[in-house]
Amino acid sequence: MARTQAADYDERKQAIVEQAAALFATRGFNGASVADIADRGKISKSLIYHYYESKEDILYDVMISHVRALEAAAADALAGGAKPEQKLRDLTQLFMALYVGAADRHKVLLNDLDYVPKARRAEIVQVQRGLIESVRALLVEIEPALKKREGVSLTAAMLFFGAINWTHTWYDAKGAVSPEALANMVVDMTVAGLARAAEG
Amino acid sequence: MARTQAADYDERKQAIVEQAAALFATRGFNGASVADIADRGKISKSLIYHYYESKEDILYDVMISHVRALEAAAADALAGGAKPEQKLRDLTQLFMALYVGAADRHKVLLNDLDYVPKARRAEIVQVQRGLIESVRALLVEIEPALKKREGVSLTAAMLFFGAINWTHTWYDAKGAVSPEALANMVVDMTVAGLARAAEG
DNA sequence: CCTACCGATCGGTAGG
DNA sequence: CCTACCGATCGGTAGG
Repeated sequence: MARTQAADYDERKQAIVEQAAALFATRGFNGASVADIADRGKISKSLIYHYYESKEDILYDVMISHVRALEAAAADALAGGAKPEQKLRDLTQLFMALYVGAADRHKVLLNDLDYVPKARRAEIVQVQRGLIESVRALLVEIEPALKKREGVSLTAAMLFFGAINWTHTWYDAKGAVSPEALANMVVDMTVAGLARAAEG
Repeated sequence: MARTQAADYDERKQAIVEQAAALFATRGFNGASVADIADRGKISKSLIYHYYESKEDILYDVMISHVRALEAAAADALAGGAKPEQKLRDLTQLFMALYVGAADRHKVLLNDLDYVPKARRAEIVQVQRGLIESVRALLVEIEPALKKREGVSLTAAMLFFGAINWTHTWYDAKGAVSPEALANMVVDMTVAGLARAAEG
């Protein structure tokens, strides 16, 4: 029988991305060394290079795992026969939950994308564009008057993402506003603003 | 006569922050070296250390100059007898103009605040808090029903800043939506969402 | 001839 | 306002 991969190969690799995400989130990509990641995992640097070809590869993995999870959440929210506004509420709830549950990866995605080499960065950006397009399409379903004004619907989608993406810098889930109320507030703002944009 | 400062002291210092802001914006604080800044300005590293005690000091200067400019813009918008919603529109226009005009400093403020040493970071954060409070107070003036629901008005203010602060990652002033239209769209969203939040 | 892993150290460059 | 350097640490790789 041919020798196979270690039984715990995947778990070990997952542990490395997880620890790298935490360090990149607090110190930034250039501020956290491969030695730091090794120290945190109580493993050798060489073992990290057994799993990853380069430090940039780890960064890519931190980000792609996060945007793929967001992509899956968006697909969940869009499936089924709910009304478009309800789909947007579902999507927003799921995104906010991922932003909190994967706070490190989310912060790294927002701050350190520039350090991913061009080709792999393009792949991440493409997934992000798909997420934006899903939201933009939902907004047009909610407000059909914007069907022929793509610039306006895209702008509304970007303002929506602006509002939710950076909640991680200030939002406290234990404060006066629950995560659900926050998500609904963003959707309310977006939908109400959309109606005004459709008039003007 | 005692020896005085060089006649061009301030201009030289300004040139250093400007070039540092550009490098920090594209490569991040840890990705841009002091030698890089010196090269760009065609000066020596030592001259930089004549104007600044440390690399962190340059970073602080990049940020404090930007938030002070925003503070002055907010004061301008709040002065005079316009209605609160018009004041919010004026403030948003002025902020967006500064975000575009000082795009490097703005990006650095959003990405690299963690690298400023604690004491000076607290100073920057305090100015930012003042800006947030100005907007929150305006929102309560616009929608008095939120007077006793500070959590909600603060959340609305943070979503407002989320929407405008990160326009720099995607917005193109030469595209289908003018800066004025963009600013008005954010205000429309915020005000319309505010009305819904006041109901619920 | 493979995968899994270590202690030690490489050539270069960082902030000061 | 410069050249010449420093202690330390960087990402990545050697032999075994």
